[in-house]
Amino acid sequence: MLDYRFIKENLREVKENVKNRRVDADPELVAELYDERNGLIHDIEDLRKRRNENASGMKRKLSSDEREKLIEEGKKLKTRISGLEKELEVVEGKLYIEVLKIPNMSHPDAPLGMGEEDNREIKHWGSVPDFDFTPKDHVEIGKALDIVDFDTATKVSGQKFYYLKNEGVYLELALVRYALDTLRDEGFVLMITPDIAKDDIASGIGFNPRGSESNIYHIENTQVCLVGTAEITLGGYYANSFMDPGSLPVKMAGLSHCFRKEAGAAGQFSKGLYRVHQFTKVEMFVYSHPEESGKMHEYLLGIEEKIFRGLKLPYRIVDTCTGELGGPAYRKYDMEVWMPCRGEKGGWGEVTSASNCTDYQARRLGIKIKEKGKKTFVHMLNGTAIAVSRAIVAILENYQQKDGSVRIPSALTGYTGFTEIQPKN
RNA sequence: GGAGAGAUGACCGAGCGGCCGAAGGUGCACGCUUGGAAAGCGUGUGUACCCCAACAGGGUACCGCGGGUUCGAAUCCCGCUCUCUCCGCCA
Repeated sequence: MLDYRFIKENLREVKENVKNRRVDADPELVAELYDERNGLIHDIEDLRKRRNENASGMKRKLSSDEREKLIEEGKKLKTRISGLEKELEVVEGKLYIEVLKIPNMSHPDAPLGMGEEDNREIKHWGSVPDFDFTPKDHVEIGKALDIVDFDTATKVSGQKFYYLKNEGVYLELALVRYALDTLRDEGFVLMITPDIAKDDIASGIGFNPRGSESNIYHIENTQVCLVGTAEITLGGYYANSFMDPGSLPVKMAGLSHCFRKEAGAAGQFSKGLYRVHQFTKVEMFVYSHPEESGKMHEYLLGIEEKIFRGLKLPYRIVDTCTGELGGPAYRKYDMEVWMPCRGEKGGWGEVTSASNCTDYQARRLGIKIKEKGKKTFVHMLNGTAIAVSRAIVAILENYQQKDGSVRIPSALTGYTGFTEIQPKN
């Protein structure tokens, strides 16, 4: 969330940003509710002050007349206070709902735009494979190699679930190990995180755990949800605490399952493993000093590039346009890998993203540092190291061979124990 | 899941319904002292929000969380959560 006062004092910029972000939010309403709230707080505090004075007037010995008068006065104050308190509660409730709709501000260099086509490519690496045969898509390959089973998963769990089988299992584990080892070498603290988180942590990160438009599964009759990403549990790690400024940056890598409802997402671009309800991911998370977050953002992107260069998969990086940034990100880089069977003649498919959320999440979660007596919110960043299901899409499609087999990227063979996967009969 | 014990500031630990934002101690910061250090002495040391140009000043709230009783609650009553111990179950 943004700071109330910031919204009020920068109303024009915030409104402009809301428009650029393609978000349904009303900064003006926030400013009005904020004023209303402050007025009520002012009145309440004034009355409470009088209540306290009235009460302390009864500490000494009094005639029963005086006593009676003070009690009467106290009762009146009590009624008025509780009336205003109820009003305040209503106003604060509305204010909170409204402020949460307001997205983070945007980096001045983030491209203005409404949709994917407005993302700006800032670099690319590798070359798109040139097949001397007609490449098959990963669904077909997975079936032929007997390493992915969608049909049975649909029967057992529903659409957009899958079983990984045989070498597919090792492929997932290899990707996970590869990512974790890379991050360990970068000084990240490795973690396996809970797959369930409390609603208020999830919403602090910027995920709405309830409601029809929510992308995450809420568990009925509880106040918890299945995590959509380890970003939630890693970002909640220091919730409501002060961090030691000397300890920053804190770099964490979290391995978790990710659960997403993906309601309504369908079509050729989300077929197979590309868009599923459950996948495994290694997530990077950084708590940064506010002055360093821009640098840390580049650093996270650098690691993502390193991981995919290691896999020798051709990719491009896009600077995500304002309309695609979502709520918490100040700036976001997406990494897209070439997927030969995406669309008619292949296309770029998102495999990772790195976001600098500045203090947007930290404010809601209450994560601060104290420096020279001044309190500020930390900056929080996240980036994907490996989203396993999408990495598998990319590997299967890019590393397929004419005979139907799939080679394993050399960076992974030490973990898989095999160098290629042959079709089964 | 069952039984019991507890929850107070960075930490330990007092606290009779009004004199408690909270004794005392430890720690920490600054100063004095010292050739330097330790000890000693002195001063200070929470968070959130509101007013305000203000990290100056003023105000309100906060003693696990939420309600209630009362003119007045850290103190009384109710509910919840969490922690610890024991039992059960269990990968």
